[in-house]
Amino acid sequence: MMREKIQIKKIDYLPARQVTFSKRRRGIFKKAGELSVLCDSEVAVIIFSQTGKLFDFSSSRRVRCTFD
Amino acid sequence: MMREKIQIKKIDYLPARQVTFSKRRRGIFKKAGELSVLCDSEVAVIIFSQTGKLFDFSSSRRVRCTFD
DNA sequence: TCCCCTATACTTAGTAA
DNA sequence: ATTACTAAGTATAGGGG
Repeated sequence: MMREKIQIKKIDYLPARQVTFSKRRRGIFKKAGELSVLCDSEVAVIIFSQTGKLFDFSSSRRVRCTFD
Repeated sequence: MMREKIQIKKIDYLPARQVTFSKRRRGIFKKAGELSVLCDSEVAVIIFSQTGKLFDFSSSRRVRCTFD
């Protein structure tokens, strides 16, 4: 298969960018949940997609994130 | 070394918990930065450690996170 | 959009400093 | 608190449905 390591720069091809967005968003939310449990801490993540959709994760109701 | 896969539950031993907190926090911030660049989106993460210290990452000044 | 798959890149547990 | 090391666990690119 010989994937080459990816560069951290905007993915130009829209379908690929959308797929990556979906996968990595899930990955971050998972990591956030794990960190909060493992380390007994509170974690919140907010993501605003390019298309204007908002996604968020919070380990606690005490945490709030907003965009201007 | 024979590590066994870790369980996602609070790490009891404080020094180990602190080390994991430090490592995973960095990991999440890195992932957040990558996601924002790769997918041209805005991402913010806020973490409140058990000891009361606040850590945050934001890909944009438009993003704000707070704790009650 | 989401899930499945696999090979590979990446993250991290355990440890010491 | 953080970081370096390295083995092993995990996330994910690319491709298919």
